[in-house]
Amino acid sequence: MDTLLKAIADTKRRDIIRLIWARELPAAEIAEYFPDVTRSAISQHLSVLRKNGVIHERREGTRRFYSVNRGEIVKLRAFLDSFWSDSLERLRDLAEVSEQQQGAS
Amino acid sequence: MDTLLKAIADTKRRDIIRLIWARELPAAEIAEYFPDVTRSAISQHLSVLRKNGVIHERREGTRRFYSVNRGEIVKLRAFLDSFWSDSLERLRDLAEVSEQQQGAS
DNA sequence: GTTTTACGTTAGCATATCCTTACGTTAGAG
DNA sequence: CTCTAACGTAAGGATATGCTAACGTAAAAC
Repeated sequence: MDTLLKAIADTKRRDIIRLIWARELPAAEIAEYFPDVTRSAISQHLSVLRKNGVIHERREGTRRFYSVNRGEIVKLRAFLDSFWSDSLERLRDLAEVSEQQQGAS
Repeated sequence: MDTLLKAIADTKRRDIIRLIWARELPAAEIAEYFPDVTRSAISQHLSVLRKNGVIHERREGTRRFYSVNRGEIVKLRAFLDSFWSDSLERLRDLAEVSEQQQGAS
């Protein structure tokens, strides 16, 4: 989970995700959106996203099309939601204990 | 935002957040929950969280009590929510364009 | 078969991260 | 004032990250 969160804790990688959210794109076209770095850098970012299951690769001839793996995004959202809500739940439990203590005093 | 996301992309730091979500705790007590690392390491994790506004420090004598800064967590959640929903919205927009194209053909 | 095209991969460098050990620092105890 | 408690901070090492430049590779074009 740490590596998955780290994968999206990078502006370029989040931009890549946004870019291919609605439609798949070949690597070269993705790289065009980042003129400040080389194609190699983008290829490595794509590798990080792929290894964490965030994106999917489809080969066609010499080109590789990338698209977002929505399932993994859903899993990430679920993890974060449970992270927040677990914490909130613990807070609620504590509030209940506090109420019981107030009732008992 | 990258550094804020990186701050929570670490199991120990997320555990610290959970630990002090409902109640503030002094640094020593937080460190007790992590017997595998030194107090210094925890102090540095606390520093990372504080610099990103995730936690709040209250000094009392020689002790420092830490608690979660809920406002920052809310901001983080809002950022992520808009990240997902912006992407979904773009997907919806594309679907509409697709429908129009289908209608026009 | 040779050459392009569209990629990934490797080597190597600068910087960042996470840790431990050692050294401040501040508030209170004696 | 001296000592201790509860901390942070600095130094330094191992490993990870992000990048560029150079190299490797498979598919298609010629």
